[in-house]
Amino acid sequence: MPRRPQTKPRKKASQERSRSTVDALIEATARVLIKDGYDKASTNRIAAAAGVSIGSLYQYFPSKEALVAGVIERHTRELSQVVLDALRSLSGRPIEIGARALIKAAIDAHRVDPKLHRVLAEQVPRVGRLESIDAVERHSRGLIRNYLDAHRSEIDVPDLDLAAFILSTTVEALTHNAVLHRPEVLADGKADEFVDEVTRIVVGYLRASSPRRSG
Amino acid sequence: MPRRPQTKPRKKASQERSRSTVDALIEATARVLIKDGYDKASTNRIAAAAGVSIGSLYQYFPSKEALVAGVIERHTRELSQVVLDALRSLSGRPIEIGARALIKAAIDAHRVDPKLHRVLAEQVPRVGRLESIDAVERHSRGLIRNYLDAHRSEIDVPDLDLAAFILSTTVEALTHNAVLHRPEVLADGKADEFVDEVTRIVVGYLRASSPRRSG
Amino acid sequence: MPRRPQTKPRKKASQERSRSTVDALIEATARVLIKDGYDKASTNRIAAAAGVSIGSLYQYFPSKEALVAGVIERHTRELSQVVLDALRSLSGRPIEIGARALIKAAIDAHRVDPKLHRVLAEQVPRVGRLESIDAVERHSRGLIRNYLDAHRSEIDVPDLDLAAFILSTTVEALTHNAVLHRPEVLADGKADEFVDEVTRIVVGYLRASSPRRSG
Amino acid sequence: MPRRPQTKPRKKASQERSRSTVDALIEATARVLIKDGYDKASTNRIAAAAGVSIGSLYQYFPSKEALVAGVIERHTRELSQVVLDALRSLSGRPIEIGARALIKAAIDAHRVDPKLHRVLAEQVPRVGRLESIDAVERHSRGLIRNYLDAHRSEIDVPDLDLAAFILSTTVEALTHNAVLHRPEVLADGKADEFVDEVTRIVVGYLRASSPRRSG
DNA sequence: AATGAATGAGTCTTCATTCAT
DNA sequence: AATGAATGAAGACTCATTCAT
Repeated sequence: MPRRPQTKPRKKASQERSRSTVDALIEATARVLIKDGYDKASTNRIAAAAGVSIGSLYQYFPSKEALVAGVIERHTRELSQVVLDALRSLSGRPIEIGARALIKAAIDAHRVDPKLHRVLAEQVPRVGRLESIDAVERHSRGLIRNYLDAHRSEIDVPDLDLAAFILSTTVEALTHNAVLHRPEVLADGKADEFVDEVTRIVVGYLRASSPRRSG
Repeated sequence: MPRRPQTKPRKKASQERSRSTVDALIEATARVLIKDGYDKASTNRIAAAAGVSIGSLYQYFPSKEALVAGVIERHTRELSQVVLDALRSLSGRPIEIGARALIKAAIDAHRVDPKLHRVLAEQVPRVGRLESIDAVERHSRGLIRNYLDAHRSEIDVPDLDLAAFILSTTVEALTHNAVLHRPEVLADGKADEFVDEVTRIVVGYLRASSPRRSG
Repeated sequence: MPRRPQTKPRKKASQERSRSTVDALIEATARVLIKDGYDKASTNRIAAAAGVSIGSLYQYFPSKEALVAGVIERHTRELSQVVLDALRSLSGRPIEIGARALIKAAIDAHRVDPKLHRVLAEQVPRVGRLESIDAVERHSRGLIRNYLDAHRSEIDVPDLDLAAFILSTTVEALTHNAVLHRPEVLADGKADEFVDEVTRIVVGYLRASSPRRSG
Repeated sequence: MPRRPQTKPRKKASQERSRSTVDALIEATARVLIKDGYDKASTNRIAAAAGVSIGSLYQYFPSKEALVAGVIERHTRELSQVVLDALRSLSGRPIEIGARALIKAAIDAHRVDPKLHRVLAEQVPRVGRLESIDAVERHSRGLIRNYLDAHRSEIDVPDLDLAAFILSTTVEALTHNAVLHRPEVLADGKADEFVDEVTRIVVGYLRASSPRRSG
């Protein structure tokens, strides 16, 4: 099994100057990833793009992977913000409404820096689970689970955790594929239909007192 | 925009000797990918693993990408065989049965060389959509669409193409995530429950005369 | 000092089939040299261009250099033919006429396959003097010397050999540079002036009872 | 048509340390060219000869061609210095003297690092005209032309530019061939005679009110 | 004779990373 | 802290040449 490189930032950016250097480096990494792709994104190029010496780069990030991890973290944070906001603001509403809002939020989330999103999704190797991503996913599933719990009377599922997993996976995959590989279903006249359908699959699943194997 | 390397095989293996060289190279590429990961899978290493000179490697494959493309193609072919077989054998059966069989097949498909599958899914950059994969996906969706068409009376969806997209995406994502990131839901005692749930989401979606936004 | 590769053809092309294979190879080498340049002219490419297997190529030529040597030899032969013909046909005429005809012939010679000529002149390394070229040059100088000898009464030079060297070098350099680097002096309206001037420098040199250092 | 590699130096040597690295690399390239010939002069070998890592080499020169271009430039500069000095110092003198001095200077110029000169002349492919060489040649011709212009009363040529081209070509070719292929004419007792003869051909050409075709 | 698969030394080049200044 | 020159392992790839068929 391949060893995974160090991805933790090297030192706390305590001072203000450092703070902005770190930001510049993350920002530059994102730009270079988009422009040149993961493979050609060398640390030297990133340093140059950030207007920072290669030496300084290594003062803050121990490796290329750490830089990319930084970008992923930032992007994931921004992105999940969108979904979590939607999720939180809906706790009281019926699942019909909740589902629809969640789906819209998921689509919106994919519109946060979509080029970067694509590069991260398609080119960045997922060796060594990124803690930050796991954390975000866990958090999202937790919120979904709580929401489902709060609406237990409206729905019919055997296992809330499993349901949260199924829902988050389904919504994420559908919006992801739509945005990245099927942009036409999100075209101006069509987007509503797509949202309808995804809402239907979600609500259908939750509501369904549909036949079970065992019954 | 990053240029993508040539991925087409270089010359047809006309003689028998070369045929086996090509096979050995693809096989070696798969093994090396699993063992060392994508980044460390150098052409020299692959050639060595295949017991073939680096020169011969380049006689048949113009680049590392071409080798990996070969592996992907082979893997996709094997994998899709499993799903397509299931799909084809079910044309007459009710959607309940059909869905359940499709899902089981999707899970099985993920068990064809799962380590290779993981590497391909997580590490291989998806620059330049692989034709072969697109083709397989298109094919699968086509079969699903035909199945839905044949069962039109049983189901209630506004757009068969969209439904096929939604179904294939959902089933693929759920089985993929289960196998790769949630193996516990496929554990001996639990697998049935998972299949039940996925069946429910699928059937619920197709059956649902659930409320639409517009009505 | 770098060792120079074998440049002699490998075996006498005694049979007819071989003869044509050899020709095809030389011809292909010339074409590839023109099209791809010396560096990219690989033996495999040449064999392919000749419609001959790489194995057969090595049956007739021991190395890439031998092929190029073959091309040079053929080209030199064709080229010198032009000059030598002119030279021979002029033995009786006065130097004015002789010089002018020689110069015109030299220009014509540079028009035998000029693209090949340029590649040979600019890209082919002159490691290991090519015997054939030396021979041709020696031959030319010999003819010039003989011509001068026959016209001794008209001219005034201290050393016929030296004069032959000076003349052949001067005429060759002027025509070569004109054709390769100064094509405008050979344009339709200008060519005569150029020939006039070169004739003048040649005749001026031979006729000159111009002052010597020693007197 | 073959593409020509980048020959411009990669980065300005700002610090002192790098300046000497660049010099060492150029110097090493020259040495390796002489010792091993153009084809065997690999970048690795050059880096080793310079006592510099291959990485540093590529920090300053993007390719082997750039290194060789650097050598050519340096050599051309040194070499032309010799001729230009002679040329400039003679502006007032009669053509007899001027010509003789120019010729001597040309011979001297060929004695600046003659082994390097030979390699550059015989082995280095002249793909992609080197700007620096063109510039030097143009400059030389310009000086000759000016000289001729200043001495217009002494000479009889129809076109000063053409005359400058003819003179520079002739003198260069004669001295070049003498030094490289006919060293015996420059032997101790003979060199004067050679210079005499070249002077005669030059002066004969300029002075000649020799017959024209049209008159 | 001809074929063409196989060879592998050797080439150019990149890039993450270090460290003296 | 910051700089940027230097490093060198390692990678992709070419090509002249051999030799079994």
